[in-house]
Formats: sequence, C-alpha cells, structure tokens
Amino acid sequence: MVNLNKHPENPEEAILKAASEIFIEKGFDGARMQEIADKAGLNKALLHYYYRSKDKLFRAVFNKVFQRLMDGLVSVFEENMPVFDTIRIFFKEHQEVLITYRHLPVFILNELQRDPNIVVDMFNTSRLKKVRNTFFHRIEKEKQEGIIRQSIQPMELFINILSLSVFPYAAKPLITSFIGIDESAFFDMMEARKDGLADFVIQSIKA
Amino acid sequence: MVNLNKHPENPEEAILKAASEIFIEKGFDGARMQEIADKAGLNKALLHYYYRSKDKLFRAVFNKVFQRLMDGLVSVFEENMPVFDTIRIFFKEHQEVLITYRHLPVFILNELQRDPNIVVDMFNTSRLKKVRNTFFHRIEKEKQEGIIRQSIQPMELFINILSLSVFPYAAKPLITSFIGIDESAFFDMMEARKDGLADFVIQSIKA
DNA sequence: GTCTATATTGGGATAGAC
DNA sequence: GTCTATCCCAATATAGAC
Repeated sequence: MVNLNKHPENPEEAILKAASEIFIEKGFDGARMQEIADKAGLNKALLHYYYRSKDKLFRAVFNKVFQRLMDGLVSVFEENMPVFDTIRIFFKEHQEVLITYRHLPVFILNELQRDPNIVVDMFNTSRLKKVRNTFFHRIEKEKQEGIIRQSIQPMELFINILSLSVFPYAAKPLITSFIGIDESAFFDMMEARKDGLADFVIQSIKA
Repeated sequence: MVNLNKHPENPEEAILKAASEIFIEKGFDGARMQEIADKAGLNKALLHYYYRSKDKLFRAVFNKVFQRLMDGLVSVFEENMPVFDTIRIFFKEHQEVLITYRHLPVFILNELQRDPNIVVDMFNTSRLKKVRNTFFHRIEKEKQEGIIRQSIQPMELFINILSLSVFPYAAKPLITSFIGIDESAFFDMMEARKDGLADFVIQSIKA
C-alpha cells in the first residue's frame, strides 16, 4: 500500500492515510466509509466532520496520490541533462516508484475513465510546461547535433517511454497469469528488464 | 461502447449486451442492475431469472469482452510470417481494435486488480502457447539468420509492443488533458503515430 | 472534537400473480 | 417467461449527548 503519512498525529491525516489505502485498493465505488474509519481507528462520524462527504474525501485522496505518482515518474524529465542519460536514469528509478505505488496506475486510469472531471488541471499544464522546457528542448538540440534521429517527435517519445514503463505494472495480474509466474518472479523479471528497456529506446532514437 | 450483439433477439442476449455496456462504463461496483434492466428494455427480475446474481452476470460479461479484446490484439501474433511484417500489421490494426473497444483496457485492468481470481485461465495459457509457437519461434529463427539482434528476448518484446500499443489509449484522459487537445485530435494523433511506432520497434530490434 | 444512535435512501434479490 | 410489488440489508449521512 501507499504510505502517505508515516505517523499521522492528528485525525485528519489518519483519515487521509486510511482513505488512500482503501480507495486505491477498491476504487471509489468499492470503498466503504466504515472500512476507512476502522482502518483509521476512528468512527464514521469523524470522517464526515473532517471531510463533509465521501466524494470530498475521495477528491482529497485523488489529488494527493496523483501528484505523488507524477512526481515519482515525471521529475527526472525536468532535469537538464543529455537525453540518453535521462532515459537510463528514468528506467533505473521507475521500478522503485512503481513498486512503492503498486496499485496507483490502474487506480488513476480507472477513476479518470469513470469521471474525467477529476483531473487537476493546473498541475498538469504547469508540469508539462516544465518537461517541455527541459526534456523536449534537449531532444531538439540533440537532433541538431546529430545525436538523435531527425524523425523523432518529443511528445511521442515521452509517451512511448511512459508506456513501456508503466503498462507492465498495470497489467501485472494479466502478465503473471499469462506466463504462469508469481508476484516475486514478476518483480524479478521487471528488475532484470530495466537496462534492456533503456537500450531498447536509445537504440530506436539514436541517429 | 462495445457492440457485442448487433440485434439481440432473445432477452438473454439483450441483457448481456446492456450489461456489457454498463459494466464496462462503470465497473462492477458502479453498475446498477436497474440501469442494466432499463437499457435492455426489461425489468430487474428477469436479470436474476437468467443470470441468478449480479456477480454471475458480471462474470459472463467479463469472460466475453476479455476474449474479444484478446482476439483483437493477439491474433496477429499467431500468424506465421516475418517478424517485421507482424509488427507492422499489428500497429496498423491495433488502433481500430482499441477505438472499437475504447474503454475495455482500463475496465479489464481495473477489474483484474480488484479481483485477480476472475482470470480465465484456460484461455490465457492456450493462447500464449500459440503465440509461443509462432511469433516467439519466428523471433528465434530470425535471430539465427542475423535479422534480429541476439539480445532480444521474445517475451519482453511482446510485452513492449503491447505496452506501446495499449497504454496511450488507457491513459487517454490524462494525455488529452496534458496536451490540451480533445478526443478527435487525440485519435488523429494516434492515427498518425501508427507507422512511427512500427519503425520505433523495428529500429530497436534489427541486427 | 469525538462518540453512539439513528434517519434515510439505495440497491440486490425474491415472492407470487399472470 | 415476464411482470409488479416488496423484502431487507448495506451504506451515506446526520442528530445530539458528552
């Protein structure tokens, strides 16, 4: 589960922590206020006292975990360094993020499909602007320098990298049952895959 | 929405069709038997008459749409032809499948995360066996022939191709809000991306 | 602020007429 | 087989004592 607050001292944080775990595991519709209260060691009435409604509590949770995941996945692209380095570091670090936040990708994708209005607009656009100014800019520069192939589109490369990184974790139950391996074997496989992924991408884009 | 039965003549099929649309859109927990009945033009009692319980109705739906999506995505890999051709044809056809079944990937990934026990085991293993005997076998052969790089792992390549193909559609709400485009612009972007994706992969694996 | 008790609606499931 | 009416539990939300 996601550890949002290591040691919540006040009820408000304890509720948010418990709610995060339950919502991420069961989704908005599957989550029960009673279960959240139990996990927080409090009673239902307090959830409403602090967050008014299930819906408002959910939004608080969603915004928080969404930003967490984005921080974990996107921050590398905001550093200004050679593109190949960015890619290698990203794939080296992404596994840790995705293991820590196991269920987050599917949770976010699903809730966004259920209700596209929950997106945190401000965050998205400002975040992408930063990626544009660093990673995308760097790609164009290295295309000029003859390091990267001319035909490479920054946005598509970005989407490709995220796809290769995130999808296998989202599809973990499918993959494990397909191949007939258990969870730990799956994570071993992902671990072994890291370097290969960077090679896979770099091989594609180098001039 | 997914059109499972064009013109359902009998109630049983009408229910399954309506249930598919509702379950895929709202998930198991978010779906309402009443809404399914309304959409099918029948009453709740009939749903229970034909399918006993919400859970059983859901399983009937899930098994069906799961197999549909797999057919659409995996069948190309079961044809015996040069690997590069397989890849090009797959990316050429995948868009159509994923537009037709828009919400299916997230639906399936989410329900599998919610309850990993719903996997249809028999189907998976037999299906993968076929892919192994054709696509995987072909990769090994072309490695011998010096067409494909020695370091390429068939299973990982397979996962990579599916990731590149499916993830952007699963993350559609995120991508559109990120870039600030609408649905139709998104599909245009995906359409334009097809050829580039095949190039992206082939560039990576060719010797 | 924190609890217990309760109001109230929603929704899966069934009984029973036709 | 198909309907209406109803049962009954579950779940969000609130009232009110402390």
